[in-house]
Amino acid sequence: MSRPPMSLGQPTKRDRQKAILEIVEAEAVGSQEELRRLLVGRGWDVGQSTLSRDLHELRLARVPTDDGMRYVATDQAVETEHARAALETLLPQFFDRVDGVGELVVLHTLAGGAQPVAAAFDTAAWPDVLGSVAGDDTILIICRSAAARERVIRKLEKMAEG
Amino acid sequence: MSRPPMSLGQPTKRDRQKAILEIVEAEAVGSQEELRRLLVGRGWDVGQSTLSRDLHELRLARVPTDDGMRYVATDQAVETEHARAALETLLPQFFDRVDGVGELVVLHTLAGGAQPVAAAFDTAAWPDVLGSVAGDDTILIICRSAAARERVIRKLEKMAEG
DNA sequence: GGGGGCACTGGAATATTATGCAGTGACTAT
DNA sequence: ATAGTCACTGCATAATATTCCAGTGCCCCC
Repeated sequence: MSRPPMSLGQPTKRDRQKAILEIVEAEAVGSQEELRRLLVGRGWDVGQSTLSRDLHELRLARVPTDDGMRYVATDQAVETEHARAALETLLPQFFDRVDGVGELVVLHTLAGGAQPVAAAFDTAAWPDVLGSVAGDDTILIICRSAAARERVIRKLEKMAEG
Repeated sequence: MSRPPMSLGQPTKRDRQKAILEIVEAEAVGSQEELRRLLVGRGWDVGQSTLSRDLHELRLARVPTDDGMRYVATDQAVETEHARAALETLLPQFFDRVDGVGELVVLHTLAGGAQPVAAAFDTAAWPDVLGSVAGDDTILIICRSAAARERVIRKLEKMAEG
């Protein structure tokens, strides 16, 4: 393995994807192999398969230009990335507790925290999540499955820690 | 040949590309082979190589979604395409001379040409370019590097020829 | 009519991207 | 400790896209 796997405080997949977004915004990247070389130059040792998967998750589109192909961030990708950052700020701030049953997650926040958190959460558009409804201090999250619910709860708890 | 080549009143490449746009807007097309089948269904007998070229000319991007790949005409692609076309019109019209040093390019235009050219230029958003400032007949372009400057100058000269 | 140039195309060769599979470390529950 | 998930990754390969090359028809000029 080129990089240690997920672990708090370590370089994560998410960090790498952030680096990818920065590179792609700054330079005209035309192929995954080229992107790979640029990443290696910045200290990321990563294989092409992983990049294919990263680009997919980041929703980076490959668009044809006069100077050949180029990967560009779709507005949506930028938006969800923004929302993710917002969530990481808001959750530690407002998180109270989380629980769930079946496909449902109930996230309790401090008073008044549900609306802003839910707004960011919706925009973040997690694949496991169908949608959410927010009151004043409670958010109901509807997941795609019970397994999805478990992943969502774990992820929320992790983000809430800061 | 599957179709008659360019000729007045006959089905042209442009017609086919129009059909491609319609299909792609209506359905989630994930590969060129799939698009080819759809076109055949509408009476267009065309090879995959040609589609690759068409998609390139139409600036259709291949974006990853949860349900696999899909070709779309992104707003951004459309926008920069407009800017590119505008630039190709304006440059031959207003170009006077171009020079540069370090990361800077100085583009001289005929009187009053700097503003419209710079507007199109900015929207075109070349990856090599950080930004530009325009006066009445001069545009200062700030590039990412000296190498980028050279590419930019070459490209500008080429476009200016018409 | 006979080039020569041009725009366009398909098939094959090539380049690039997506994915099945297996392996790894972290974590959890038993 | 052991077994079972899970998230993540690279390698090998399948799937897909791009490019090279040769061929065709049209048009213009001699």
